[in-house]
Amino acid sequence: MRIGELAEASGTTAKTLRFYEEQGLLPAAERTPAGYRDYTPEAVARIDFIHRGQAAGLTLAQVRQILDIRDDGQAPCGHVKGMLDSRLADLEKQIAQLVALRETITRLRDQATTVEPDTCAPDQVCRYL
Amino acid sequence: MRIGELAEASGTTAKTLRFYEEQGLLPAAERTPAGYRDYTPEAVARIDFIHRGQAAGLTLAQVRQILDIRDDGQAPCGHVKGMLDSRLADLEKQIAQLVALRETITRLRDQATTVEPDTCAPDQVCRYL
DNA sequence: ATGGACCTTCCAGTGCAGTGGAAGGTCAAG
DNA sequence: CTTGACCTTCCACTGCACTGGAAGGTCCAT
Repeated sequence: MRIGELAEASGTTAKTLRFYEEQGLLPAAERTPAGYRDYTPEAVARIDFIHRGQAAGLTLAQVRQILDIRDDGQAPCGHVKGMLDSRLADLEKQIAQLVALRETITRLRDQATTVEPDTCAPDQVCRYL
Repeated sequence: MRIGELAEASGTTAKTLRFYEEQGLLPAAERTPAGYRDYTPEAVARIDFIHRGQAAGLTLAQVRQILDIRDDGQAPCGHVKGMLDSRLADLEKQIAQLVALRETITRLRDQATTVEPDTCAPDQVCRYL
């Protein structure tokens, strides 16, 4: 199948697929005599895997590591578990930060709602920040 | 005060201050005869304000909008409230997404922990993703 | 007068995951 | 035979907030 079909089948764009190949996420495809990339249907599964990795919050570089291990003939389970673990730890931190930020902003916004604007000090940029 | 002193006093770098000036967050400073930027102590407060805006999750472009309004002689309260409101809405979405992602990853990781790696299907990249 | 710390401008690069567009080749339908 | 859809490569750009480095000027102490 040609790159456009594969893109359609896997819910992405031809441009992105060329980019993935360049980044080592997709092996260089066979070429037709005219130089067109010619993919086997398995390529769809590989791109789906990339999408699942991204949906799990992994970077393309991390997905690539897993793929490289698998392409090497090994089972990447340990690596995957490690990545998920560290992604989870990051996620906890990220969530905690955002929750704290939400509280800060809520407080600031509530002040901005209740205080009269014309009492602003002229030498300040804004009393709410 | 020179740019290095101001950087130190406001907890940033000279490079960043030049960048802020270029981005319109800091007014062009006075110059000494030798061409060195010469800041008044008020500059520290302005940079602190920028830092507080950033800490509230605003982009530099948003902070700049507030500063521009203030520099225009107006009280930017309404704008600030609007920005905080929309930032808050974004934040809610972001948090909800990350929490959902955390659940997904936790589930995946738990599977990766309990299932034997040697039962992996050879035609799959990884059963956990 | 020389060294080192500081300053100036300007250009380029970082990370992430693509996206846009030009210039040209290929293929099937009409 | 031409049109249009598709493909190729290559280079540059997006957004965000800086950061790095080169080449040169200034200032102060030794």
